[in-house]
Amino acid sequence: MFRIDLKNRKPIYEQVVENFKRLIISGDLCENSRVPSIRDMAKELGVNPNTVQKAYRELEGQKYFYTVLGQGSFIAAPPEEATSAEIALLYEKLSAIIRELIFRGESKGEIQVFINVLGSETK
Amino acid sequence: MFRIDLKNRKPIYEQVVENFKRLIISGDLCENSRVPSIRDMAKELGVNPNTVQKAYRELEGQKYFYTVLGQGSFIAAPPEEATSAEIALLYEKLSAIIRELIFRGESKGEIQVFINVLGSETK
Amino acid sequence: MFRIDLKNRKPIYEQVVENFKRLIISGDLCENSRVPSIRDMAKELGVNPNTVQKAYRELEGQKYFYTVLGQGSFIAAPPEEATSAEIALLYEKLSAIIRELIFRGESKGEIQVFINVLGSETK
Amino acid sequence: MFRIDLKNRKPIYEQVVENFKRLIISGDLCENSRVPSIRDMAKELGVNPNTVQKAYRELEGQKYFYTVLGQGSFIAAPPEEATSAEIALLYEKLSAIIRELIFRGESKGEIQVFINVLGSETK
DNA sequence: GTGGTCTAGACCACT
DNA sequence: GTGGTCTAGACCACC
Repeated sequence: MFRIDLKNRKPIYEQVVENFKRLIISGDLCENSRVPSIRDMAKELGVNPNTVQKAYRELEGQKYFYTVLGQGSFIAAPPEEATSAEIALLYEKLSAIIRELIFRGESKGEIQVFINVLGSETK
Repeated sequence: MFRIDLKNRKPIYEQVVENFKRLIISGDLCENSRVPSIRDMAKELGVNPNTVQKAYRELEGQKYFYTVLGQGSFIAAPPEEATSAEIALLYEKLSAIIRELIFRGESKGEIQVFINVLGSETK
Repeated sequence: MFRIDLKNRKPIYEQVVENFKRLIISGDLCENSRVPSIRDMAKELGVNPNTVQKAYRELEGQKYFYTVLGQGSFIAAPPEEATSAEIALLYEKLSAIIRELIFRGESKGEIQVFINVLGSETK
Repeated sequence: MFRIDLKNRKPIYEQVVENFKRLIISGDLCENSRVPSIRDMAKELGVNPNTVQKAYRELEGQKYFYTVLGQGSFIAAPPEEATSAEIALLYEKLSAIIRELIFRGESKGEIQVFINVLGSETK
């Protein structure tokens, strides 16, 4: 289930990154399984190989992928301990979105329920 | 409390937009109060007036500001009814961040607690 | 029934002009009746006298008002014969709006009905 | 058929917007066809690229264009459902013009005929 | 190649 | 005074 929207303002390589993150976190892509080669991926998505390469590099930088020279890229194990800076940044973004949702009329309760539902999916 | 980081990759005008959103949502800026003129804001931030204008225009488009010709820009009233598309987009972003937080080792419980604390602040 | 919206991007003086046009065409303001002085009008609308002055000058230019020095401004008689250039310009604008309405999904029939209703009001 | 009048009081970028709207609504520009790049358009019209960019951005905001990063801008599909606010605004403008035409001596009948002729063209 | 951001500075319209 | 438009030209990100 790969969703790429060329018309979206979000860069394609970021969309590829997010799709992989989503599939890894949901468990659809298992640890140590091989991901398609850059060329195959590019062909399948109908985008430029350079774009896929940039996405893979990003995923490797964020420790979602690891690469074995000559063999391709693979799904990495979940990080043992994340840097607190990363976590803090994510919480920062989270609070901004929550505040905006509340400003737009959503209630804390609705948001909590939404997260619970999300959790059961990903669990 | 205005935080602009000129070295940041994020465009300056977006940073201005986010700062204003934050201050409006937190209640630090009240409905119908006047915001600094484009020129003054630009001078204070040390950026070009066009950059500030772009931010103000964006805020007006998102209904956070309204402009009275010849008089300046003002904080708008909170939206009566948000479009469901906006809410859906926010939930989409929310779920991406929650997923990443969980992948980074945070638990649903920790996140829920975080949101509860947030809620009591903004309430 | 004077409707001025300061938050609107349309210049206030234009809004004043349109309000007068509307009231004259609908017959609420009769030929040769006196309109409020610039100062009174400005006070009542809560706008700058210069703004009202600009509107009155515009209405005089378009032959909706005539001014008697020392006595004030008055509603003019409907024009005997409009210049064909003015009429052509109005039809130009009309066709642009009709095209856009049709593009937005309205039908010719709906538009015709709308105009008929309009007509019976103004008649 | 692009008509730009640099001497006109109407901003250039608005003229560009209106020209594109006209060509899209008339069907001269088809869905998903590519429009000239900002730079090319600017060169052809003899104006600054920023001016064209502003026009394109406006057209994108009004859902006439969509942009693919790195590839250019394209004609969007006609809107599935227009917001009633947009329609109402157009009818508001329509009624103002009709009223003025009647004041200028045109009859409802003449206007209706004009619209009918218009309709058969665009059909 | 594409669009996006930013600057510096001029000029105009509205209040 | 206010915001709005436009130009010229630089630099960046994405594809």
